[in-house]
Amino acid sequence: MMARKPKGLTEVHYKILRFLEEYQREHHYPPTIREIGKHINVDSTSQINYYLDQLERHGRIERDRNVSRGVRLARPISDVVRIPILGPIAAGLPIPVFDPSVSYLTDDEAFAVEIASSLLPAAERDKLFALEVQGDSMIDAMINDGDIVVLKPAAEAHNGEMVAIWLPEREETTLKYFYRDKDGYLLKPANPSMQPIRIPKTEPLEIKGKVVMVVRRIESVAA
Amino acid sequence: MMARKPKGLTEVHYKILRFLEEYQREHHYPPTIREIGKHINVDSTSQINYYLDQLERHGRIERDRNVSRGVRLARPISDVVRIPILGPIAAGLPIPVFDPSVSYLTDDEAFAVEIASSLLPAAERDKLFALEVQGDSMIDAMINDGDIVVLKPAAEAHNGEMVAIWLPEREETTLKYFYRDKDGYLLKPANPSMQPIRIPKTEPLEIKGKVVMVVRRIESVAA
DNA sequence: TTGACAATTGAACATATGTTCGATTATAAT
DNA sequence: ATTATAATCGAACATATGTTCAATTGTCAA
Repeated sequence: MMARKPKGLTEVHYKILRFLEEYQREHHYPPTIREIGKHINVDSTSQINYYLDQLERHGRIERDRNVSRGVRLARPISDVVRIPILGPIAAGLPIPVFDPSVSYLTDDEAFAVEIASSLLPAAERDKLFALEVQGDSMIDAMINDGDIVVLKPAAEAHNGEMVAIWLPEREETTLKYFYRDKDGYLLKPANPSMQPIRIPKTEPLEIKGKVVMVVRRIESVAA
Repeated sequence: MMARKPKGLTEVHYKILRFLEEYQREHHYPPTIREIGKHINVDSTSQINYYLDQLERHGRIERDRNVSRGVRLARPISDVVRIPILGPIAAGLPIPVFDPSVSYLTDDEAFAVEIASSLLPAAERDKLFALEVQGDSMIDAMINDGDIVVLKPAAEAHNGEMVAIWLPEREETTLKYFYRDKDGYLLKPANPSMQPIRIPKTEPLEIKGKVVMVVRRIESVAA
Protein backbone atom coordinates (compact mmCIF):
# COMPACT_ATOMS: atom_id res chain seq x y z
CA MET A 1 0.00 0.00 0.00
CA MET A 2 1.01 3.51 -0.61
CA ALA A 3 1.80 5.14 2.65
CA ARG A 4 2.19 8.64 1.32
CA LYS A 5 0.76 10.58 -1.49
CA PRO A 6 3.37 11.10 -4.16
CA LYS A 7 4.25 14.74 -4.03
CA GLY A 8 4.96 16.57 -7.21
CA LEU A 9 7.63 19.18 -7.61
CA THR A 10 7.88 21.63 -4.78
CA GLU A 11 9.04 25.19 -4.66
CA VAL A 12 12.62 24.03 -4.15
CA HIS A 13 12.57 22.19 -7.40
CA TYR A 14 11.37 25.19 -9.30
CA LYS A 15 13.93 27.29 -7.57
CA ILE A 16 16.56 24.91 -8.85
CA LEU A 17 15.16 25.03 -12.36
CA ARG A 18 15.15 28.78 -12.33
CA PHE A 19 18.67 28.79 -10.98
CA LEU A 20 19.83 26.48 -13.74
CA GLU A 21 18.49 28.83 -16.34
CA GLU A 22 19.82 31.91 -14.66
CA TYR A 23 23.24 30.43 -14.05
CA GLN A 24 23.52 29.12 -17.57
CA ARG A 25 22.57 32.46 -18.99
CA GLU A 26 25.20 34.16 -16.95
CA HIS A 27 28.10 31.74 -17.20
CA HIS A 28 27.37 29.81 -20.35
CA TYR A 29 27.94 26.60 -18.47
CA PRO A 30 25.89 24.83 -15.83
CA PRO A 31 26.50 25.13 -12.10
CA THR A 32 28.02 22.47 -9.91
CA ILE A 33 25.97 20.58 -7.41
CA ARG A 34 27.48 22.61 -4.63
CA GLU A 35 26.71 25.87 -6.36
CA ILE A 36 23.11 24.81 -6.67
CA GLY A 37 23.14 23.93 -3.01
CA LYS A 38 24.47 27.30 -2.05
CA HIS A 39 21.64 28.93 -3.94
CA ILE A 40 18.91 26.98 -2.24
CA ASN A 41 20.59 26.95 1.15
CA VAL A 42 21.32 23.28 1.33
CA ASP A 43 24.73 22.12 2.45
CA SER A 44 24.37 18.44 1.89
CA THR A 45 25.49 17.56 -1.61
CA SER A 46 23.59 14.32 -1.43
CA GLN A 47 20.47 16.27 -0.72
CA ILE A 48 20.93 18.28 -3.85
CA ASN A 49 21.70 15.12 -5.72
CA TYR A 50 18.43 13.81 -4.41
CA TYR A 51 16.56 16.81 -5.80
CA LEU A 52 18.30 16.50 -9.12
CA ASP A 53 17.36 12.86 -9.33
CA GLN A 54 13.75 13.82 -8.80
CA LEU A 55 13.91 16.51 -11.42
CA GLU A 56 15.47 14.06 -13.80
CA ARG A 57 12.75 11.50 -13.19
CA HIS A 58 10.21 14.21 -13.86
CA GLY A 59 11.92 14.89 -17.15
CA ARG A 60 12.74 18.44 -16.29
CA ILE A 61 16.49 18.11 -16.46
CA GLU A 62 19.05 15.83 -18.01
CA ARG A 63 22.23 14.69 -16.36
CA ASP A 64 25.53 13.37 -17.58
CA ARG A 65 26.85 11.14 -14.86
CA ASN A 66 30.35 11.56 -13.55
CA VAL A 67 30.69 14.73 -15.49
CA SER A 68 31.26 18.02 -13.80
CA ARG A 69 28.47 20.47 -14.44
CA GLY A 70 26.66 17.74 -16.30
CA VAL A 71 23.23 19.15 -15.59
CA ARG A 72 21.02 20.89 -18.04
CA LEU A 73 17.42 21.81 -18.43
CA ALA A 74 15.62 19.29 -20.58
CA ARG A 75 14.30 22.15 -22.63
CA PRO A 76 17.58 23.92 -23.04
CA ILE A 77 17.79 27.60 -22.56
CA SER A 78 18.73 29.43 -25.65
CA ASP A 79 21.17 32.21 -25.83
CA VAL A 80 18.86 34.64 -27.45
CA VAL A 81 17.94 38.19 -26.91
CA ARG A 82 14.61 38.62 -25.26
CA ILE A 83 12.81 41.64 -26.57
CA PRO A 84 9.74 42.91 -24.78
CA ILE A 85 6.62 43.43 -26.82
CA LEU A 86 5.29 46.71 -25.55
CA GLY A 87 1.95 46.57 -27.24
CA PRO A 88 0.19 46.96 -30.52
CA ILE A 89 1.09 49.35 -33.26
CA ALA A 90 -1.75 50.50 -35.43
CA ALA A 91 -2.70 53.49 -37.51
CA GLY A 92 -4.68 55.35 -34.89
CA LEU A 93 -2.61 54.55 -31.85
CA PRO A 94 0.39 56.39 -30.49
CA ILE A 95 3.50 54.27 -30.11
CA PRO A 96 4.04 53.00 -26.59
CA VAL A 97 7.07 54.35 -24.82
CA PHE A 98 9.83 52.06 -23.78
CA ASP A 99 11.41 52.62 -20.42
CA PRO A 100 14.44 50.37 -20.18
CA SER A 101 14.71 50.94 -16.46
CA VAL A 102 11.56 48.95 -15.96
CA SER A 103 11.89 45.27 -16.44
CA TYR A 104 9.39 43.89 -18.86
CA LEU A 105 11.12 40.59 -18.84
CA THR A 106 8.47 38.63 -17.08
CA ASP A 107 8.22 34.91 -17.24
CA ASP A 108 5.34 35.33 -19.55
CA GLU A 109 6.44 34.27 -22.98
CA ALA A 110 3.58 36.07 -24.60
CA PHE A 111 5.06 39.45 -23.94
CA ALA A 112 8.45 38.96 -25.49
CA VAL A 113 10.06 37.78 -28.67
CA GLU A 114 13.28 35.91 -28.59
CA ILE A 115 15.59 36.71 -31.43
CA ALA A 116 18.78 34.89 -32.21
CA SER A 117 21.45 37.28 -31.19
CA SER A 118 23.31 36.67 -34.40
CA LEU A 119 20.50 38.35 -36.26
CA LEU A 120 20.61 41.52 -34.24
CA PRO A 121 22.92 44.49 -34.30
CA ALA A 122 25.56 44.18 -31.63
CA ALA A 123 25.00 47.41 -29.80
CA GLU A 124 22.36 48.38 -27.29
CA ARG A 125 20.36 45.24 -27.44
CA ASP A 126 18.84 45.88 -24.08
CA LYS A 127 17.11 48.95 -25.39
CA LEU A 128 15.36 47.22 -28.23
CA PHE A 129 11.63 46.84 -28.03
CA ALA A 130 9.03 45.22 -30.17
CA LEU A 131 5.53 46.05 -31.28
CA GLU A 132 2.88 43.83 -32.69
CA VAL A 133 1.29 45.16 -35.79
CA GLN A 134 -2.45 45.35 -35.64
CA GLY A 135 -4.57 45.72 -38.71
CA ASP A 136 -3.55 46.33 -42.27
CA SER A 137 -2.47 49.89 -41.82
CA MET A 138 1.21 49.12 -42.30
CA ILE A 139 0.73 47.37 -45.56
CA ASP A 140 2.61 50.03 -47.43
CA ALA A 141 5.61 49.19 -45.29
CA MET A 142 5.32 45.58 -46.42
CA ILE A 143 4.23 44.71 -42.96
CA ASN A 144 1.30 42.54 -42.21
CA ASP A 145 -1.26 42.14 -39.51
CA GLY A 146 0.35 40.11 -36.76
CA ASP A 147 3.93 40.86 -37.68
CA ILE A 148 6.38 41.76 -34.97
CA VAL A 149 8.49 44.83 -35.59
CA VAL A 150 11.66 45.21 -33.59
CA LEU A 151 12.71 48.78 -32.98
CA LYS A 152 15.64 50.63 -31.61
CA PRO A 153 14.60 53.77 -29.77
CA ALA A 154 15.53 56.89 -31.67
CA ALA A 155 14.32 60.44 -31.92
CA GLU A 156 16.40 61.23 -34.96
CA ALA A 157 16.94 59.36 -38.18
CA HIS A 158 19.15 59.47 -41.21
CA ASN A 159 17.83 59.47 -44.70
CA GLY A 160 16.87 56.05 -45.88
CA GLU A 161 16.22 54.50 -42.51
CA MET A 162 12.94 52.88 -41.79
CA VAL A 163 11.38 54.52 -38.77
CA ALA A 164 8.26 54.44 -36.71
CA ILE A 165 6.64 57.82 -36.77
CA TRP A 166 3.85 59.46 -34.87
CA LEU A 167 2.12 62.30 -36.64
CA PRO A 168 0.26 64.20 -33.94
CA GLU A 169 -1.88 66.30 -36.24
CA ARG A 170 -3.14 63.30 -38.12
CA GLU A 171 -3.20 61.06 -35.08
CA GLU A 172 -1.44 58.61 -37.23
CA THR A 173 1.22 56.01 -36.61
CA THR A 174 3.19 54.80 -39.57
CA LEU A 175 6.28 52.91 -40.61
CA LYS A 176 8.14 54.48 -43.49
CA TYR A 177 11.49 55.08 -45.02
CA PHE A 178 12.55 58.47 -43.83
CA TYR A 179 13.98 61.28 -45.94
CA ARG A 180 14.52 64.85 -44.97
CA ASP A 181 14.91 67.70 -47.44
CA LYS A 182 14.64 71.46 -47.46
CA ASP A 183 10.86 71.44 -47.69
CA GLY A 184 10.26 69.04 -44.85
CA TYR A 185 10.07 65.31 -44.79
CA LEU A 186 9.37 62.62 -47.29
CA LEU A 187 8.02 59.36 -46.03
CA LYS A 188 8.40 56.59 -48.57
CA PRO A 189 6.46 53.37 -48.34
CA ALA A 190 8.48 50.19 -48.65
CA ASN A 191 6.13 49.08 -51.36
CA PRO A 192 7.37 51.01 -54.39
CA SER A 193 4.02 50.90 -56.08
CA MET A 194 2.58 53.16 -53.42
CA GLN A 195 2.86 56.90 -53.14
CA PRO A 196 5.19 58.66 -50.71
CA ILE A 197 3.83 61.11 -48.18
CA ARG A 198 5.15 64.60 -47.99
CA ILE A 199 5.18 66.29 -44.62
CA PRO A 200 5.74 70.05 -44.63
CA LYS A 201 8.28 71.55 -42.26
CA THR A 202 5.51 73.05 -40.23
CA GLU A 203 3.82 69.84 -39.30
CA PRO A 204 5.13 68.14 -36.20
CA LEU A 205 6.57 64.66 -36.55
CA GLU A 206 7.84 62.42 -33.82
CA ILE A 207 10.28 59.71 -34.62
CA LYS A 208 9.86 56.95 -32.12
CA GLY A 209 12.37 54.39 -33.26
CA LYS A 210 14.22 52.79 -36.08
CA VAL A 211 12.99 49.51 -37.40
CA VAL A 212 15.70 46.94 -36.95
CA MET A 213 13.85 43.83 -37.91
CA VAL A 214 10.51 42.44 -38.90
CA VAL A 215 9.46 38.97 -37.93
CA ARG A 216 6.49 37.18 -39.31
CA ARG A 217 5.50 33.82 -37.94
CA ILE A 218 3.26 31.79 -40.13
CA GLU A 219 2.66 28.60 -38.28
CA SER A 220 -0.32 26.72 -39.56
CA VAL A 221 -2.44 29.62 -40.59
CA ALA A 222 -4.79 27.03 -41.94
CA ALA A 223 -7.78 25.78 -40.11
CA MET B 1 65.35 42.65 -30.34
CA MET B 2 62.69 40.43 -31.47
CA ALA B 3 64.06 37.04 -32.32
CA ARG B 4 60.94 35.66 -33.93
CA LYS B 5 58.05 37.10 -35.74
CA PRO B 6 54.93 36.91 -33.59
CA LYS B 7 52.76 34.26 -35.10
CA GLY B 8 49.05 34.73 -35.09
CA LEU B 9 46.55 32.00 -34.53
CA THR B 10 47.32 28.77 -36.28
CA GLU B 11 45.12 26.02 -37.56
CA VAL B 12 45.17 24.34 -34.17
CA HIS B 13 43.67 27.37 -32.55
CA TYR B 14 40.83 27.49 -35.02
CA LYS B 15 40.32 23.79 -34.57
CA ILE B 16 39.92 24.43 -30.87
CA LEU B 17 37.50 27.27 -31.48
CA ARG B 18 35.40 25.13 -33.76
CA PHE B 19 35.50 22.34 -31.24
CA LEU B 20 34.33 24.65 -28.50
CA GLU B 21 31.35 25.65 -30.55
CA GLU B 22 30.56 22.13 -31.64
CA TYR B 23 30.91 20.67 -28.18
CA GLN B 24 28.85 23.38 -26.61
CA ARG B 25 26.11 22.90 -29.14
CA GLU B 26 26.04 19.21 -28.45
CA HIS B 27 26.40 19.10 -24.69
CA HIS B 28 25.21 22.51 -23.58
CA TYR B 29 28.32 22.86 -21.50
CA PRO B 30 31.93 23.43 -22.44
CA PRO B 31 34.52 20.67 -22.74
CA THR B 32 37.30 20.00 -20.29
CA ILE B 33 40.86 20.71 -21.15
CA ARG B 34 41.49 17.03 -21.65
CA GLU B 35 38.53 16.67 -23.95
CA ILE B 36 39.88 19.49 -26.06
CA GLY B 37 43.23 17.74 -26.08
CA LYS B 38 41.74 14.53 -27.26
CA HIS B 39 40.12 16.33 -30.13
CA ILE B 40 43.29 17.97 -31.35
CA ASN B 41 45.47 14.98 -30.56
CA VAL B 42 47.45 16.55 -27.79
CA ASP B 43 48.02 14.62 -24.61
CA SER B 44 49.75 17.25 -22.59
CA THR B 45 47.20 19.22 -20.62
CA SER B 46 49.68 22.01 -20.16
CA GLN B 47 50.03 22.26 -23.88
CA ILE B 48 46.31 22.73 -24.24
CA ASN B 49 46.40 25.20 -21.43
CA TYR B 50 49.05 27.01 -23.38
CA TYR B 51 46.82 27.21 -26.43
CA LEU B 52 43.91 28.39 -24.37
CA ASP B 53 46.03 31.11 -22.85
CA GLN B 54 46.90 32.28 -26.32
CA LEU B 55 43.32 32.24 -27.42
CA GLU B 56 42.39 34.18 -24.35
CA ARG B 57 45.04 36.79 -25.01
CA HIS B 58 43.72 37.10 -28.52
CA GLY B 59 40.30 37.72 -27.09
CA ARG B 60 38.75 34.73 -28.74
CA ILE B 61 37.77 32.91 -25.60
CA GLU B 62 37.14 33.68 -21.97
CA ARG B 63 38.18 31.54 -19.07
CA ASP B 64 37.09 31.18 -15.50
CA ARG B 65 40.08 30.05 -13.55
CA ASN B 66 39.89 27.07 -11.27
CA VAL B 67 36.51 26.23 -12.63
CA SER B 68 35.83 23.03 -14.45
CA ARG B 69 34.76 23.61 -18.00
CA GLY B 70 35.31 27.29 -17.46
CA VAL B 71 36.03 27.98 -21.11
CA ARG B 72 33.76 29.72 -23.51
CA LEU B 73 33.94 31.48 -26.80
CA ALA B 74 34.18 35.21 -26.32
CA ARG B 75 31.35 35.60 -28.77
CA PRO B 76 29.14 33.01 -27.23
CA ILE B 77 27.45 30.44 -29.34
CA SER B 78 23.77 30.69 -29.28
CA ASP B 79 21.40 27.85 -29.04
CA VAL B 80 19.61 28.62 -32.20
CA VAL B 81 18.51 26.73 -35.18
CA ARG B 82 20.78 27.16 -38.12
CA ILE B 83 18.85 27.20 -41.32
CA PRO B 84 20.69 26.95 -44.61
CA ILE B 85 19.95 29.56 -47.22
CA LEU B 86 19.71 27.58 -50.41
CA GLY B 87 19.69 30.45 -52.78
CA PRO B 88 17.58 33.23 -54.19
CA ILE B 89 13.90 33.12 -54.81
CA ALA B 90 12.64 35.31 -57.60
CA ALA B 91 9.80 35.41 -60.07
CA GLY B 92 11.57 33.71 -62.95
CA LEU B 93 13.60 31.18 -61.03
CA PRO B 94 12.58 27.70 -59.95
CA ILE B 95 12.85 27.07 -56.25
CA PRO B 96 16.04 25.30 -55.24
CA VAL B 97 15.60 21.83 -53.89
CA PHE B 98 16.61 21.04 -50.38
CA ASP B 99 18.34 17.78 -49.73
CA PRO B 100 18.61 17.33 -45.97
CA SER B 101 21.10 14.53 -46.38
CA VAL B 102 23.65 17.01 -47.59
CA SER B 103 25.10 19.25 -44.99
CA TYR B 104 24.85 22.86 -45.90
CA LEU B 105 26.04 23.88 -42.53
CA THR B 106 29.36 25.27 -43.51
CA ASP B 107 31.33 27.62 -41.38
CA ASP B 108 30.28 30.35 -43.65
CA GLU B 109 27.77 32.50 -41.86
CA ALA B 110 26.58 33.99 -45.09
CA PHE B 111 24.82 30.83 -46.11
CA ALA B 112 22.67 30.31 -43.07
CA VAL B 113 20.24 32.19 -40.90
CA GLU B 114 20.11 31.54 -37.23
CA ILE B 115 16.66 31.68 -35.76
CA ALA B 116 15.85 31.55 -32.08
CA SER B 117 14.45 28.14 -31.61
CA SER B 118 11.60 29.55 -29.57
CA LEU B 119 10.31 31.23 -32.67
CA LEU B 120 10.15 28.09 -34.72
CA PRO B 121 7.72 25.20 -34.80
CA ALA B 122 8.99 22.33 -32.75
CA ALA B 123 8.91 19.61 -35.34
CA GLU B 124 11.30 18.86 -38.16
CA ARG B 125 13.57 21.77 -37.70
CA ASP B 126 16.37 20.07 -39.50
CA LYS B 127 14.38 20.04 -42.69
CA LEU B 128 13.72 23.73 -42.77
CA PHE B 129 15.42 25.76 -45.42
CA ALA B 130 15.57 29.39 -46.27
CA LEU B 131 15.54 31.46 -49.43
CA GLU B 132 16.60 34.99 -49.97
CA VAL B 133 14.07 37.04 -51.84
CA GLN B 134 15.45 38.78 -54.88
CA GLY B 135 13.67 41.61 -56.54
CA ASP B 136 10.23 42.98 -55.92
CA SER B 137 8.31 40.08 -57.35
CA MET B 138 7.01 38.90 -53.99
CA ILE B 139 5.59 42.23 -53.03
CA ASP B 140 2.07 40.89 -53.13
CA ALA B 141 3.09 38.45 -50.42
CA MET B 142 4.20 41.39 -48.31
CA ILE B 143 7.73 40.30 -48.84
CA ASN B 144 10.50 42.60 -49.78
CA ASP B 145 13.71 42.44 -51.67
CA GLY B 146 16.33 40.99 -49.33
CA ASP B 147 13.92 39.31 -46.98
CA ILE B 148 14.64 35.80 -45.82
CA VAL B 149 11.78 33.34 -46.09
CA VAL B 150 11.98 30.20 -44.01
CA LEU B 151 10.20 27.22 -45.50
CA LYS B 152 9.23 23.77 -44.46
CA PRO B 153 9.39 21.34 -47.38
CA ALA B 154 5.95 20.29 -48.50
CA ALA B 155 4.33 19.03 -51.66
CA GLU B 156 0.82 19.44 -50.35
CA ALA B 157 -0.88 22.24 -48.54
CA HIS B 158 -4.07 22.95 -46.71
CA ASN B 159 -6.29 25.85 -47.51
CA GLY B 160 -5.06 29.05 -46.02
CA GLU B 161 -1.42 28.14 -45.76
CA MET B 162 1.19 30.32 -47.32
CA VAL B 163 3.20 28.27 -49.74
CA ALA B 164 5.98 28.65 -52.24
CA ILE B 165 4.73 27.58 -55.63
CA TRP B 166 6.38 26.91 -58.95
CA LEU B 167 4.12 27.29 -61.96
CA PRO B 168 5.89 25.46 -64.78
CA GLU B 169 3.78 26.83 -67.60
CA ARG B 170 4.35 30.38 -66.55
CA GLU B 171 7.90 29.78 -65.40
CA GLU B 172 6.89 31.65 -62.33
CA THR B 173 7.76 31.34 -58.69
CA THR B 174 5.40 32.88 -56.22
CA LEU B 175 4.47 33.03 -52.57
CA LYS B 176 0.76 32.98 -51.92
CA TYR B 177 -1.95 31.85 -49.61
CA PHE B 178 -3.18 28.61 -51.01
CA TYR B 179 -6.82 27.60 -51.55
CA ARG B 180 -8.13 24.64 -53.44
CA ASP B 181 -11.67 24.36 -54.78
CA LYS B 182 -13.55 22.36 -57.37
CA ASP B 183 -12.35 24.47 -60.26
CA GLY B 184 -8.69 24.37 -59.40
CA TYR B 185 -6.61 26.59 -57.18
CA LEU B 186 -6.89 30.07 -55.87
CA LEU B 187 -3.70 31.84 -54.95
CA LYS B 188 -4.35 34.83 -52.74
CA PRO B 189 -1.76 37.55 -52.22
CA ALA B 190 -1.08 38.51 -48.64
CA ASN B 191 -1.69 42.07 -49.60
CA PRO B 192 -5.49 42.26 -49.69
CA SER B 193 -5.48 45.15 -52.11
CA MET B 194 -4.14 42.88 -54.81
CA GLN B 195 -6.00 40.43 -56.94
CA PRO B 196 -5.92 36.68 -56.39
CA ILE B 197 -4.75 34.37 -59.15
CA ARG B 198 -6.94 31.56 -60.35
CA ILE B 199 -5.22 28.44 -61.61
CA PRO B 200 -7.41 26.00 -63.54
CA LYS B 201 -7.28 22.34 -62.66
CA THR B 202 -5.49 21.62 -65.89
CA GLU B 203 -2.51 23.75 -65.23
CA PRO B 204 0.32 22.08 -63.35
CA LEU B 205 1.34 23.54 -60.02
CA GLU B 206 4.18 22.45 -57.80
CA ILE B 207 4.09 23.26 -54.15
CA LYS B 208 7.62 23.48 -52.89
CA GLY B 209 7.17 24.36 -49.28
CA LYS B 210 5.16 26.10 -46.64
CA VAL B 211 6.31 29.45 -45.44
CA VAL B 212 7.01 29.24 -41.75
CA MET B 213 8.59 32.59 -41.19
CA VAL B 214 9.76 35.75 -42.80
CA VAL B 215 12.71 37.67 -41.49
CA ARG B 216 13.65 41.12 -42.54
CA ARG B 217 16.83 42.68 -41.28
CA ILE B 218 17.03 46.41 -41.57
CA GLU B 219 20.36 47.40 -40.17
CA SER B 220 21.42 50.84 -41.16
CA VAL B 221 19.84 50.98 -44.56
CA ALA B 222 21.04 54.53 -44.63
CA ALA B 223 24.23 55.63 -46.28
C1' DT C 1 76.08 28.66 -36.21
C1' DT C 2 74.03 30.44 -32.26
C1' DG C 3 71.12 32.86 -29.10
C1' DA C 4 66.48 33.76 -27.82
C1' DC C 5 62.26 32.63 -27.50
C1' DA C 6 58.24 29.62 -28.83
C1' DA C 7 56.36 25.15 -28.69
C1' DT C 8 55.98 20.79 -26.56
C1' DT C 9 56.32 17.23 -23.14
C1' DG C 10 55.48 14.69 -18.95
C1' DA C 11 54.58 14.37 -14.57
C1' DA C 12 53.20 15.83 -10.13
C1' DC C 13 49.98 18.48 -7.72
C1' DA C 14 45.89 20.69 -5.72
C1' DT C 15 41.28 20.83 -5.63
C1' DA C 16 36.85 21.04 -7.67
C1' DT C 17 33.14 18.06 -8.09
C1' DG C 18 30.12 13.99 -8.55
C1' DT C 19 28.91 9.63 -5.85
C1' DT C 20 27.71 6.69 -2.12
C1' DC C 21 25.95 5.21 2.19
C1' DG C 22 24.52 4.81 6.80
C1' DA C 23 22.03 7.32 10.19
C1' DT C 24 18.55 10.52 11.53
C1' DT C 25 14.38 13.22 11.19
C1' DA C 26 9.90 14.53 9.22
C1' DT C 27 5.50 13.31 7.23
C1' DA C 28 1.38 11.14 6.08
C1' DA C 29 -1.56 7.04 5.79
C1' DT C 30 -3.39 3.41 8.59
C1' DA D 1 0.40 5.53 18.08
C1' DT D 2 2.52 2.90 14.52
C1' DT D 3 4.67 2.31 10.34
C1' DA D 4 6.38 2.91 5.89
C1' DT D 5 8.35 6.08 3.17
C1' DA D 6 10.25 10.57 2.00
C1' DA D 7 13.39 14.05 3.25
C1' DT D 8 17.59 15.43 5.29
C1' DC D 9 22.17 15.20 6.97
C1' DG D 10 27.10 14.47 7.24
C1' DA D 11 30.95 12.51 6.09
C1' DA D 12 33.92 9.70 3.42
C1' DC D 13 35.19 8.60 -1.11
C1' DA D 14 36.62 8.44 -5.95
C1' DT D 15 37.89 10.90 -9.63
C1' DA D 16 37.38 14.50 -12.89
C1' DT D 17 39.75 18.50 -13.89
C1' DG D 18 42.49 22.79 -13.69
C1' DT D 19 47.40 24.32 -12.45
C1' DT D 20 52.27 24.39 -12.24
C1' DC D 21 56.96 23.58 -13.39
C1' DA D 22 61.17 21.82 -14.91
C1' DA D 23 63.09 19.83 -18.91
C1' DT D 24 63.30 19.20 -23.87
C1' DT D 25 62.73 20.29 -28.54
C1' DG D 26 61.76 23.36 -32.45
C1' DT D 27 62.34 27.58 -35.08
C1' DC D 28 63.52 31.91 -36.53
C1' DA D 29 66.61 36.01 -36.78
C1' DA D 30 71.09 37.77 -36.39
